[in-house]
Amino acid sequence: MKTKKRITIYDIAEKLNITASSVSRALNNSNHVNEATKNLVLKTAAELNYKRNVLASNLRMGKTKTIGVVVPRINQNFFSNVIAGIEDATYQKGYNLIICQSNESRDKEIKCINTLMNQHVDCIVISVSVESDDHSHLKNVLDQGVQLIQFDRVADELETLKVINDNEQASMEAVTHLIEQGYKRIALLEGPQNLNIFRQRKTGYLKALKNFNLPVISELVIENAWTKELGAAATRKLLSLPEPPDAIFASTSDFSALGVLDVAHAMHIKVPSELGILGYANEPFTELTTPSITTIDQFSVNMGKTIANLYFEEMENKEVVVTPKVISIKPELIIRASTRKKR
Amino acid sequence: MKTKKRITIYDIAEKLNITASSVSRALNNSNHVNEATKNLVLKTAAELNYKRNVLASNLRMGKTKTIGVVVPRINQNFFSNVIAGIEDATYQKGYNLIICQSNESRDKEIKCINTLMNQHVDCIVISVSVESDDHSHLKNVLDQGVQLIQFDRVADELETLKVINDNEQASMEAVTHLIEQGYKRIALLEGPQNLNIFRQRKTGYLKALKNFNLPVISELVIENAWTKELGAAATRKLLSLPEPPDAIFASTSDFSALGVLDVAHAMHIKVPSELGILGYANEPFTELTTPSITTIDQFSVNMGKTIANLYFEEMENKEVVVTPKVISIKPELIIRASTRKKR
DNA sequence: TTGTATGCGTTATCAC
DNA sequence: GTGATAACGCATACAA
Repeated sequence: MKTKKRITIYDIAEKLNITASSVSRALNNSNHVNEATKNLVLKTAAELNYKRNVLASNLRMGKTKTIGVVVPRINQNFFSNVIAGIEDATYQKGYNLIICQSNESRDKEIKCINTLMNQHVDCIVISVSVESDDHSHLKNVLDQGVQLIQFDRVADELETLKVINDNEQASMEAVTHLIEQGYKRIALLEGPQNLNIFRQRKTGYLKALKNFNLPVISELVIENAWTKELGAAATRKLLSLPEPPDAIFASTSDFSALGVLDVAHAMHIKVPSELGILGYANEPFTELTTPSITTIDQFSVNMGKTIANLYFEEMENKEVVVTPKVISIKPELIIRASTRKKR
Repeated sequence: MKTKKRITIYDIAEKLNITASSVSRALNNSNHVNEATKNLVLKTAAELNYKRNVLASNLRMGKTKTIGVVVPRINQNFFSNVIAGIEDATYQKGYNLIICQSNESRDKEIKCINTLMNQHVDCIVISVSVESDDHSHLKNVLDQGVQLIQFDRVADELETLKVINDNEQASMEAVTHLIEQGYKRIALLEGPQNLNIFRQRKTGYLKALKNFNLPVISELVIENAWTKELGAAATRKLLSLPEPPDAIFASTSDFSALGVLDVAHAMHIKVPSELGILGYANEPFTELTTPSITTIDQFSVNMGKTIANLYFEEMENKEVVVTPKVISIKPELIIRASTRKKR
């Protein structure tokens, strides 16, 4: 493999009969350098096709202009959109992104964090895995002096920058919409309650019912129904009740809502007239089903950009501990056919 | 920000009254170390919670155990799946992944490559952007002695490792299926012909027609219909022909097939009886539409794993130029309702 | 088997 | 404003 020797600042120095330190100063736009020599250095650097060796620079500086991202799964629409948003914003600032997936496992999440710390990333951006109840590994990140931003699924007790959706509000609006459409027995498919997002969505559900003086019927609240299969199973159970629900809010995801729809189809139950269905996340497929599914858009790409901007505004080059701050993005209810009962 | 001083090999050396070089050797499992001292070093390293400074190591070694990935868009199902597959395999070997998106722009692609080269990645994995006709920037990668793996959309003329789908075969099977279902006037929506994948799919289409002695009708071949909107426009044009097609093969993507389906619905044309529709990529939504869409699965996650394994088998620690090699993954035709004319 | 010395390429801290 | 020198932490050629 032919590896041409790379040009270093010494090569430039030699050529100009000055020292490497002057070259370095010139390249870094230091103000203690003669304008003339600076220009000369820049010119010959360009001529020789000099590229700064970031490995050396990183070692010397202790910074890497790299941001580590940990998500449960890269190939989930929401997360890949957030990553795309982050990439877009960080790229412009010359930052790199190292991506890891935790696969919803606490062990893997810890290993990801360790890897990123070893790589001396300047900041870690994370959405925690469902298994992560104990967040000591995140606390550790802060203790080591590495910046940390949490998004979507966050550890509430950790004082960090957070970018989240206003899940409670969105959920409340969703259920309110169902009530206004005339649905009276509204079931909730809830996700693992150790995750903040699912707790908040449940709270929103409860608040909406309360606002309209509707009772909370415990048999209509189904735990842990956050996949298509679990959503389908929950629906079979719900629809076989003596008094089945007339609407199901799959607060966990559109996939779970899809499970609901499948079962409704199989049981020849009409949507939305006999059963209203509402999902979460605005997955691309929700507008393609028959009927299309009412859902909640989370502005995921935008979320990624917000995360990146937050880093640059609050953290870049800051040595101090950043004051915790929560940015809440208001999701939007997308009303489609699956809940349009009234006309 | 409290930054505890990190433990270095010197700290370990001092504690054990040996030199840093011995510590280094012990940690790197060199065979010129006394077993006893090696164990001692490992033990105290663990005690002191020593972590190798990869920045320093990277500088010294000129390698980074990092692989750079360049894709047109991170948040496209196919690509995020490939990335997930790569991550899965590389993670286990202790490698990191730096991700860039070219946004289908040649300029951005070049910048991505430069960034990755500056980061001294050990290998670049790329699927080229649609704009990239001239591949001198990739040739440059090879000239600099950096390993390169192309996948899916590849520059044929560059002699590198390549992981691709057998697009021609898949396309031929798809069209054959249409013919066997009784479709006689089969239209092709083709993508930009500078990309190998779209050329191959066209070839497959032509071969299938030839096999059955069907004529190639040029007005049924529509250039550049590779988005939902372009697919829809093409369909409107096709269906208003004096002799419209009875099937449309959207060889570019399922999105374009979706455009076809939308127009068919709008024009009250029955699918599959009056019009067969066939897509490409097995996007999740294809099984959710009404009717569900026949398409081609590319085994994208598996493709990612194949890429990673290829790197480890052929390239890791190799200083020599790797002999070019093409791994072709056979895609699978997924027959669904949109082409099931016969019963 | 171990210690000594040196370099990877930068940047920072001194002097001058 | 510029030069000399050290240091970031590790790994290796060479000597012992």
